[in-house]
Amino acid sequence: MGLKLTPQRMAILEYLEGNTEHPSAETVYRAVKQRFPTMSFATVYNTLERLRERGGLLELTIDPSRKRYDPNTDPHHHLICLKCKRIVDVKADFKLNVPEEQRKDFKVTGTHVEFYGVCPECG
Amino acid sequence: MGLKLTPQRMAILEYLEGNTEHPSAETVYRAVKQRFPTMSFATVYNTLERLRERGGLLELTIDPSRKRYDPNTDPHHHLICLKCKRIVDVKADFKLNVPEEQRKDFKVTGTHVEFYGVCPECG
DNA sequence: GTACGTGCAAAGGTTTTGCATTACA
DNA sequence: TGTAATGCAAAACCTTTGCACGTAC
Repeated sequence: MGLKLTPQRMAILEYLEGNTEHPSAETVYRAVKQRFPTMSFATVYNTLERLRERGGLLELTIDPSRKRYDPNTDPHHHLICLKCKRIVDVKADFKLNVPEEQRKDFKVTGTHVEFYGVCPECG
Repeated sequence: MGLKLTPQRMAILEYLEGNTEHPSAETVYRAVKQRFPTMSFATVYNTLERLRERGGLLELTIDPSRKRYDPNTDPHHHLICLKCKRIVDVKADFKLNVPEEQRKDFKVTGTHVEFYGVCPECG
């Protein structure tokens, strides 16, 4: 029922633990492949998806070219550099609501604020 | 300097004008292809990109599986149905700021709020 | 022994690109 | 006429899937 903790999964979990880089699947793959040369994309995607459905991981759609993953599942928001695609956490509780007259029976279950800009390095 | 107003582009512009469906490139392609059977994806992507760089169109990254386009460039936000991927405009001015202590020389140029939920049809 | 995970390769879907032709300004 | 757009096909990219093999309980 629970996730089987294979060595490959342990390596992925360790890589993600406390990671604030919001890595893409390929970034995860390259990182863990150093320790597991036989690591495949299938295992990375499989594990990320298992984690996501268990609520242990967020799939971010903030980067237009690829999915990014966030092991921080506490409610928070993001700031993205439009040049280098770096994503930075924004810890704030904004208490936002869809105006009643526009909600029209939509059941709102989550809120995410994206800030766009240019990071110090891309200046 | 300006966009050449070819018949194909006119058809794309007319399709987008006032459109609140947040169509994907393929949706635009299928719609305009009815009037221009020779319309190609290259022309659709080319035109959407030209419009975007001129600020006449927003590229939304809210749908994980494909880019969506929004001809409404007034500041607004979105509500997405996690089941059918329908996107609804949210007109509200939330006045959000990245907390000073987290901004760290990031130049913030835009803000976008995503609300997630389930629409009335998907129940 | 059975259910699940892994790894490889292939397939699927979206977006981009090269290039010859055509059309606009 | 010269520059830019079109259309087709192929390529590039990211992600998912099929399947044979391996591993854990």
